Amino acid sequence: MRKRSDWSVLGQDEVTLLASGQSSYSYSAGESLYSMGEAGDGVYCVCSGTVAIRRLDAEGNSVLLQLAYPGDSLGYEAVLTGEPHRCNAEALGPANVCHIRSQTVRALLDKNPNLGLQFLRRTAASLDDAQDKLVHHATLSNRAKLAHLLLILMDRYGRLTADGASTLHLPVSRRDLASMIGARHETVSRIIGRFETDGIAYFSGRSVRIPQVNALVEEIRPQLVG
Amino acid sequence: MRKRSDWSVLGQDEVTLLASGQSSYSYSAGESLYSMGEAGDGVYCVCSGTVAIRRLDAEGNSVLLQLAYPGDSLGYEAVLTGEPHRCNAEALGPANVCHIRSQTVRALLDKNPNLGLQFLRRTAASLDDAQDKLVHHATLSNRAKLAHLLLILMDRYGRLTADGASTLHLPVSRRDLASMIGARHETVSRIIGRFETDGIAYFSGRSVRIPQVNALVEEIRPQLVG
DNA sequence: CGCCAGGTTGATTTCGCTCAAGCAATGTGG
DNA sequence: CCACATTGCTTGAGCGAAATCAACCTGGCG
Repeated sequence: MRKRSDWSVLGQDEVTLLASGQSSYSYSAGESLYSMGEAGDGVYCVCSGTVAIRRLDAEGNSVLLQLAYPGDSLGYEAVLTGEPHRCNAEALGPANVCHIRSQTVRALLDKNPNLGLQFLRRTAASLDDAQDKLVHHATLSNRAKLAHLLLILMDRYGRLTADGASTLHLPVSRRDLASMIGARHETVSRIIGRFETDGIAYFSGRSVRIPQVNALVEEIRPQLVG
Repeated sequence: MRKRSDWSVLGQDEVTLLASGQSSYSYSAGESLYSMGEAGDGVYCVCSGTVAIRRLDAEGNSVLLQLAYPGDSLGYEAVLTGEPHRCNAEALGPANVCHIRSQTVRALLDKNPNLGLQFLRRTAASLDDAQDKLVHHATLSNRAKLAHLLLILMDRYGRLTADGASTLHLPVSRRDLASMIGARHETVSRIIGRFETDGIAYFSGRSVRIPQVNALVEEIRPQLVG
């Protein structure tokens, strides 16, 4: 597992140090790893399951910013800056998560600069992702954004069926889908209804059937006449 | 100048190395530092002026993602990952910018791990900023987003006048303002008109007069009845 | 002078939000 | 086991915000 994460840059003795300073926890659906405002007590590394990174605004609206998967490290910003966590982290289903204490993280960063560079690459990728979302929020309709989100979720949760169609089991609720594209959940319901009447995607609970993936791709392009 | 930037963590001999691998350039308004798709050829450090970081989508819409000020370092993601630049960087006015070649950057990162951690802290701050923008885009009206943007710009460009009001010289065009809040430029024009009839802010070209800053803060809170 | 980019304004339409009701699945306490 | 709340989702009606399309204005600038 460690091989496929940011910690793969560590040498043998550093792994020993890591092992001595980590503990492993099991979370069940809905359990919180940490919350906004808390002080960082270490880095969380997802071993299995999916973790949702959420932020709340002043009025209590929750926005799902990111999904974290096995291999992802969470919460190191707070360790690095000494600032409290800016997001909530919550297990979406049963999940195994390792916890490495701040002290150990700092020792490892000190011993092996490559770990810091690895975190930097990871953070830069997250920034790139967030900026892409900003561009989409600024230019796409809700319908196009939902289509785009489905395509992204397909990469991880999609399965190709025998007849050439695709199926998808959504990891999140409709409300979360809505917050991910910056829309109300009623609006998401309506768009889903229109996707079904247009034959683009069929929803049943959290299961989605997409006859032709290409039809979703077409949805993203803004309404061109040609 | 170096003292107030990410490079302040360097030691004496590293500064010498830095000096040997850098060159200084002057840009005038509208000139490009680098463009999307180009390979990273080093890190750019803003010495004076303001640099706009933009991203274009597939249809050519430009979104202004970030403003970079003296002390900010740009373009290190591309150096670090080997990927091409994901954004355009363009001087908004006359600007002095230092350029440190990739080779030198890598040597410095190798010599002094603190430089990498500094970049990491900087990138984490950018990510936090981008995520805040995502939350705002998801929950606020265009009017509230424009009010919020004006408050942010006041921090850097605002001046307090004798009568307790504030003035502000906008560094960007109306179109850019619009792209920053994810709206059309016509919409920004109309909101500006409403701000004026409501006595909240008065615009003349790129000059803005804000009688009471607090009125702008009120705009951000969503429409509560109480 | 004509041209053009940047900005404003108007008319109209569309999209998405709000408020509200209703429904199915799930849970809880008596 | 049933009455009853609760939660997540869907659907409808009406409205308001913002996009679109278009005209027009202004200040540079070749």
